[in-house]
Amino acid sequence: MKDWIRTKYCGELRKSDAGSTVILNGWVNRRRDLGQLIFVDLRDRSGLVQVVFDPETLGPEQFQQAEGLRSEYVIAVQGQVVARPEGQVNPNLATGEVEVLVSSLVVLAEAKTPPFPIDRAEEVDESLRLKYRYLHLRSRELQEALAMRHRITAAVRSFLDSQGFLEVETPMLIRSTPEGARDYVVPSRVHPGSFYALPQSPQLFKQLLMIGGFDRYYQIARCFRDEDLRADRQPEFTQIDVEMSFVDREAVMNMMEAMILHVFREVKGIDLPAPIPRLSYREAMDRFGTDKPDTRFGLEIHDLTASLKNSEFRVFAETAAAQGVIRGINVKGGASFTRRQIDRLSEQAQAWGAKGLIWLAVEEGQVRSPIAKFLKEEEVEAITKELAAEVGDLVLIVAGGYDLVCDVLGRLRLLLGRELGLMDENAYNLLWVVDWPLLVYDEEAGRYVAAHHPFTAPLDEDEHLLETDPGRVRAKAYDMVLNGVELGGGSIRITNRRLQERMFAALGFTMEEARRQFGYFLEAFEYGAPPHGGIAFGLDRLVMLLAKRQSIRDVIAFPKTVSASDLMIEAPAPISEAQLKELKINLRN
RNA sequence: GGAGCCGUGGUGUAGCUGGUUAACACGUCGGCCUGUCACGCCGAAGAUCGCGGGUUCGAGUCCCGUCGGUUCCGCCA
Repeated sequence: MKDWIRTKYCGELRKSDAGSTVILNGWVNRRRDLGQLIFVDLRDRSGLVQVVFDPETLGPEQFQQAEGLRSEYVIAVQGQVVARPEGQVNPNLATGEVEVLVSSLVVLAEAKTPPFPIDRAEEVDESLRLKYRYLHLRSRELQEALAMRHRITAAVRSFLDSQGFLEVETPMLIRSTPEGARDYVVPSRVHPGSFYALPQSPQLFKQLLMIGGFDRYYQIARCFRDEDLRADRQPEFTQIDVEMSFVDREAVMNMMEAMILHVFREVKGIDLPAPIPRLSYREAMDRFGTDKPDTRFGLEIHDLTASLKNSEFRVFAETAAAQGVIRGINVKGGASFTRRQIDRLSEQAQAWGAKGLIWLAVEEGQVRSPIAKFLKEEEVEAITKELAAEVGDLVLIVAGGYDLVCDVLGRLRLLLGRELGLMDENAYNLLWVVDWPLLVYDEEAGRYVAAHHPFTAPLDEDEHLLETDPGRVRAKAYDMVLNGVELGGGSIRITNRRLQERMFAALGFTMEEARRQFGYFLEAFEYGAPPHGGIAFGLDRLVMLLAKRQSIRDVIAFPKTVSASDLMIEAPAPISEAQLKELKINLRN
């Protein structure tokens, strides 16, 4: 066979192709050698098809070559597509109604026996899969996940292009800034002792692009953060980064809402309901105990402080007196939990910082609870009424400071929702969380720090509180949440010079310090900055959710381990003495 | 920085209260086989039990340390 270039993908062949002659290229997925007849499942990125080697159609010489085929050999075959005989259709294969009767074989590359079977790679130890990532990439799981990643970015690009956004690249070698995450750092050879930082996000550059008149910008941007990893956090990750000029909060949110709905339509074929529901930060905390609620299930938090503030149960009375809150959730049907199960929940709540977990099992005509004897009848009634608790339900109550109670009940809610199977795995619940606090008090630093970043604008109606009660100022910020995962967040930026100064003052920066850190940036605002705002989405997380994977490692072609190593290329690695010398770097012992 | 889980032929696992020959399946190699599709049948090779130390007459098994992977908390927008 002179010409071995493919005419068809393996996985495309259907009954309608029967009779045609094709050339296929691919890997030997599996070989079944019956002696005078050999079957091979041939694999390329589109899928599998069975090819048949028969000495009568192939000739003895080529058949002998076929006998030598092994797993992962790269071959080209020419042959006729034939419908499979009656009773030999394989319903587990998309191409199962046909097979290719090979008339000519070319071995394009032999292969060592792979360290793990490609079609069962998911069962293999992850460190081995990462070392041989290029083999794992051949698996259907990764092929599909990365194809979906491509379709998502393609949908994003086509949508933003249609709306007049320009994709602009920003530098990777930038200046380290003290706020935010730890920077990855790159030494400069030309400037010994000086270092670049890799960007945590293109934040400042996209704002400068607005000042530069680009009006609508986006970038599928790589970002770097030198912090400890998680299943949904890699040291380098990708953001869909967007910024718009001459807009208010509504305009940005509406545009981004349309973009995400477009992605769902294009990639998943799902028309999600518009508009995306909105929740204030405060309401999210009150009802779900978190700033990124999973709204696929109920189990909402209810406040009981007013009903229980005069309780004989000392914990309640003291909590209320100390400006704390008493809140609870109703676990439907939870009264049947064993004592052991309840104790486990209680231990978990305490591990999260709660002083204790109070429970009430609602039974016919009474409640069973360790604190039953302290509760007056009207108090029990108030609890069951507020939580709509019925016979068979279990009420869980936490008392303490507002933040702690929200946090503990929010986590309990998620734990129970997961364990009781309350989440619809096929649902996609999008949500905007708005009206974030502008500033949060950092105990460690002894000052307020920016909840989002120092260039986020306050709500107009809260601006006057910036000096008197900074903790109460809300921001023109918004986060998009999908099934309890933060997909992205952004804000309208400060473009007023005087307001920016007040913001820095609230953060405890003198104008001198601010100028030293962000001088070029502040100066830019003196040359006519349009009102602007934007957002950044975590692309890896979005793909992870749409592809239904447990980790963003499964949607990144070459991911790093939890200790930020690449097991395939063995990075990071020491550099040579000569390189160090050139950089004028001495290593400390 | 802290806590949990995992590490046994190439792969996935078993290995009891410590006991002398480390078991099974898949894969690999050789042989047979013309309708298999996780092909089948027969045979064979293949393991310093992650690494180091300790306890013990004796350690895959118990203890300590360490390395790697992973999950979570801290950290991270």
